[in-house]
Amino acid sequence: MHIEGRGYLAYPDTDRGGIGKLTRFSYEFFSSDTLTVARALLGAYLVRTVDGQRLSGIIVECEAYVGQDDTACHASRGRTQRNQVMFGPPGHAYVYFTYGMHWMLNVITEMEGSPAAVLLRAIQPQEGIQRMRELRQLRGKVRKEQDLTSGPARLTQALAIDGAFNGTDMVTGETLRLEPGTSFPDSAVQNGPRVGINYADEKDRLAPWRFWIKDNPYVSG
DNA sequence: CAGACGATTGCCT
DNA sequence: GGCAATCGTCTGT
Repeated sequence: MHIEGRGYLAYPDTDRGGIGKLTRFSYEFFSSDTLTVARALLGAYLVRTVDGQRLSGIIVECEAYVGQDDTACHASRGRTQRNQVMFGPPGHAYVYFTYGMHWMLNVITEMEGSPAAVLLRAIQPQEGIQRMRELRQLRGKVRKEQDLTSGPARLTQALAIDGAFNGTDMVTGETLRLEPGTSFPDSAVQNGPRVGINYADEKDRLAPWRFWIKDNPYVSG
């Protein structure tokens, strides 16, 4: 799995197994501790089906947002219309709009009533890469492939994910789902503080709840 | 109802 | 490195 000088990449056709292998998570998986789920989601497939075509990528970066005591978490100031799905059942999508132009995709963790989620920050593209380029409106422009999905708003744009998916069941969803994929060893995983949360208390700013694949070129800067 | 701001990105110097 | 874009959401009057 490790390529000298090029970091860790996933090889889905070999790591994932053949026909008949597990292709869905359980709700119980997502109901676990959020940090555990975030770590375990590295290597999972994010799959979006558009007009019958599968667009997918392997999760290589994500962040945990852990309940009402986490001042970086949208649920820290209680339930609102925007964040209500965080209080709902695990395995569902929390999609919200920010900066006047960007959509962010999270998957809900922990039991119903316990508001927590994992923000998906970067994927390594696998299927439908040309379609992702079109959705990112990069046709005709010279761009590095790693710019396609290396960032939380970039990946939602590349996969045509918006607020219509807020609350979607990502365990069984037909058009947006998570699927088990490759599993990375701990030696391939790094973690550190989360990005873009300067508004949070110091303890939460410093909490090492961002997880990523070491040296993977698709991880956001 | 006005004002501040954001779990970001892309373009500019 | 700096900073504009752009608007839904939240807060306080």
